[in-house]
Amino acid sequence: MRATDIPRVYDPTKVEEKWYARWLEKGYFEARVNPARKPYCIVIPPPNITGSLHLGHALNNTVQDILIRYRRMKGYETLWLPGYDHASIATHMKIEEMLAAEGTNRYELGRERFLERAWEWKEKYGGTIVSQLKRMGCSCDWSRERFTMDEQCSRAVIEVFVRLYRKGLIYRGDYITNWCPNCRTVISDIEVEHEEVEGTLWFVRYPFSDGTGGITVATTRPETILGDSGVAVHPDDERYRDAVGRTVVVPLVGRRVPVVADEYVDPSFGTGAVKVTPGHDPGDYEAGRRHGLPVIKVIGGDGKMTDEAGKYAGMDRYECRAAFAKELEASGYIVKVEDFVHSVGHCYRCRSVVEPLVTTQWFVKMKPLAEPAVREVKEGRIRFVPERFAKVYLGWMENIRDWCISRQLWWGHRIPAWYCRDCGETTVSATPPHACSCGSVRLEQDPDVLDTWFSSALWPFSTLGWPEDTPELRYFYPTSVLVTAYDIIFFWVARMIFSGLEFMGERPFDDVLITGLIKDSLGRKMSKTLGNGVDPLEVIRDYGADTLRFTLVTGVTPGNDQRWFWEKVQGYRNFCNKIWNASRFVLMNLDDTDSSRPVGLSDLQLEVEDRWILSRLAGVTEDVTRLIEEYEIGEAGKVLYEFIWSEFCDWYIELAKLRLSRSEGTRRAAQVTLSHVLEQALRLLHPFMPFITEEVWQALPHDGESIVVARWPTPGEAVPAGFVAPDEEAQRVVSLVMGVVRAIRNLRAEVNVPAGRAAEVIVRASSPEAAAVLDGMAEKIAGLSNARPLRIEYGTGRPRQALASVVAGAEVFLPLGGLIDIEKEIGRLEREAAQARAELERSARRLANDDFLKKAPAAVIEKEMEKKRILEEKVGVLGERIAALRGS
RNA sequence: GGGCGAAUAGCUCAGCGGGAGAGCACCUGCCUUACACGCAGGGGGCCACAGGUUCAAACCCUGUUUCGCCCA
Repeated sequence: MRATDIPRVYDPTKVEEKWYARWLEKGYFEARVNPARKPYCIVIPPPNITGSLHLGHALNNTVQDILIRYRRMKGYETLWLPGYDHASIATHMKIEEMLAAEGTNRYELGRERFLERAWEWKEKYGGTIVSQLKRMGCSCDWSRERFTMDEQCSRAVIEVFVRLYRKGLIYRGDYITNWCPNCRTVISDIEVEHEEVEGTLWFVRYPFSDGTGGITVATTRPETILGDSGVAVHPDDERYRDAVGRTVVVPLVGRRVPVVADEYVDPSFGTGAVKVTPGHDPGDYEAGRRHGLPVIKVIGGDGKMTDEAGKYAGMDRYECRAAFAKELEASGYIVKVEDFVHSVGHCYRCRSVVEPLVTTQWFVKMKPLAEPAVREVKEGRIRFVPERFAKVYLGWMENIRDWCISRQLWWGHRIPAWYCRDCGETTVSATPPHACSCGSVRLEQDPDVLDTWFSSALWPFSTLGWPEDTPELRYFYPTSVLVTAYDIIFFWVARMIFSGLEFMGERPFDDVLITGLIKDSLGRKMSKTLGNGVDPLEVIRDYGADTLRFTLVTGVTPGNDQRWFWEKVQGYRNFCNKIWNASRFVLMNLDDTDSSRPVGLSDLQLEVEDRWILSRLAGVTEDVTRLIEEYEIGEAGKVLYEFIWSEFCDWYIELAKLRLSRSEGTRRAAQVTLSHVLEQALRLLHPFMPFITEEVWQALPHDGESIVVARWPTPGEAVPAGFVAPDEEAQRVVSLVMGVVRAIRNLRAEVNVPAGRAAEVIVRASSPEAAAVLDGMAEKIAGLSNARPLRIEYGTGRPRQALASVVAGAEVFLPLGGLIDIEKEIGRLEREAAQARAELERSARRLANDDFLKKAPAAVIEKEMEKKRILEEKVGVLGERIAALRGS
């Protein structure tokens, strides 16, 4: 980057790839076990290999990269461990889709060939994800890349399964589970999404078997009547007191079933009596067990009716519902039919309606694992940010149910259980057993695989080498923070916590930072079906990664959703361009000798605005550091945006321009301050915008070989000897100058004096001190407002034919010869005076309040008094001015 | 049914006990050699509603309304 030929518009495509390649080459992202430094570690939430990254990933990974880059600059040994997830169900289904397109299926292909195809897929998409993360600038240690199904992680999975089994925390059994007929597998409770749908409520009469009347029950699923093994009512329900213990006949089926009393019945629903179908409803399953009612399976895993359904066998469950209802109607069993809105469970993967089915599955017994996981958060060893998400976590963990972990799929970690064909014994072992304890060698491994989340639950330690006791594990575990969206607190965060506690004996991370979701501009979730998703790579291509990153993390608070607006993207693209051009300006105005090392500020004759910007820089450094520490990343970004654009560009650079063509001393001080402030601001901005900051930083005088490994700024860094921030005097002077300059610009705009035309201005100071300050700054005030000639006066009379404005410390006059419209000017001043009087009154009333004076802190009272003094002055001066104009 | 969040300028959102803010949009001037992806100036708000606490409330407490999310 050479000052003379820097383009006027920043082009990120030219610089981003170049720097990323350099960083990799230099190995800046590679972490070592280094006891001399404090570790800082983040494990990436492993993206699914099913596809490419979306904006949610972009947000999540930008936040992690900011935290990592910040700590790296602070001198921590930072490890950001990358990797991806095999996503059992999702990938499995992608492969099946692929096979279907080829006119075949997994059964024809066989397990081995199917898995080969899946691994091919993984190679392809794992690579895509890596390249996307790199494009975003993520500073992951790629030498430690992991995959949930690589050898290391798989070993951890099997080890955990075996240990939990031996501890009695994993068991196998027949239970009612959530079956997805489309995915052809069972899914866990949290993988079921409940959704309100409009349905029908059928009221069906069940005659007593003795022919003396009957009971009417309400159901939304008449096809399950085929599997009824009872009718239930609430024990306290007077209406059915006599019915309990009697027998009814299941309509059309003819089966005789008992009427039982059970607390689980809601007397206010329907007729207060319900049918009991233990085979196809979780509540009925439990009730059935309490009352010894048999499980009758009438719906199969394919969503079709079984042989138990008699003549309906083979019919689709919904067709059967319609057909059976019709037949009930025809036979006179239907009492009435109502429209009914109720909650129906859907598979979170494919949206199919989940069918509760009794199947044989593997489960993790959760209670013993959940207890320590609850304590860890309650006692503050793990902190959620924002805090409210701890309640979400605890609510779930405290009411946890056993976790169904087996899946009827092929892609995943195969369950390490073998069944003996001779004695039926189950052998669970990390390595394939040679023989059963009965001596038989006719062993068969369970065909199922484990829930994907079973392996991601181990991610914070399986990636660091567990079950081996590795140096990495000892050094980096527990990891520092986990960054994720709130939608996987149950799926993932909770499970990592209890797994970490169980197997490492220690929490997996100190903090959990929860981010919100990215919605479209209408506030809708982005989805493939809506087609409203935005591809991060497209944004990077058109605007650059720095812009994408800044857009995602600015203007939002942790845990809150945000909407995507292209206007916002453009705004931050403009910010990049602003940085670029400010840098261009600084570089164009440095001397050739400045090209490498920074020059100290101590020997220079700093002027008041130099001290002001240094003072502000110290304040910003402190604020940004604190905000990042508090995970207030959006606020930190905003502070930098404002500092760079408003204070540095709009005021400091404009002031500096006035000095760059002047004598050596003042020019030199301005040059060095410009360079110094920009360099430090770039370091503060680097975690947010890694590319542009490196590009500019390299061209500026700097220490070190890359901004990536440069020191994080401190508020007192490199200030001249004796300088103490905040420099209140400098801040006072500059704010007086700003007030006067704004007043002059304001008056000029009032009468449409173009910025290019010089106009006479008189500034009348309100005190000798202010006069002295303004005198000293006169040239700069004139330069910023094109006020020529500019007279600074004190104690003299006021010009008549002039527009006036009152600011704290001075009156500003714009003489207009005979051109002034007196009436208009009086009107303008009166409006201003009225406003000032109203504010003054409020202030005076407050200061007249004894309670305020007694109870408010001294600083607040002092501030209020100062405010009142300024307002009094303003009201007085405006009054005099108005009177003078009236008299003239 | 239970829990959580949101309600602030036309739009999107910060602020969460002591002067109502930003970006975009809008209006008026400017191609002032860093930047028109820009500069300067300006208009625009009973901070959802009703109570309460406090010297002081957009901010804390209680209730209400609307919207969104999670759990059952």
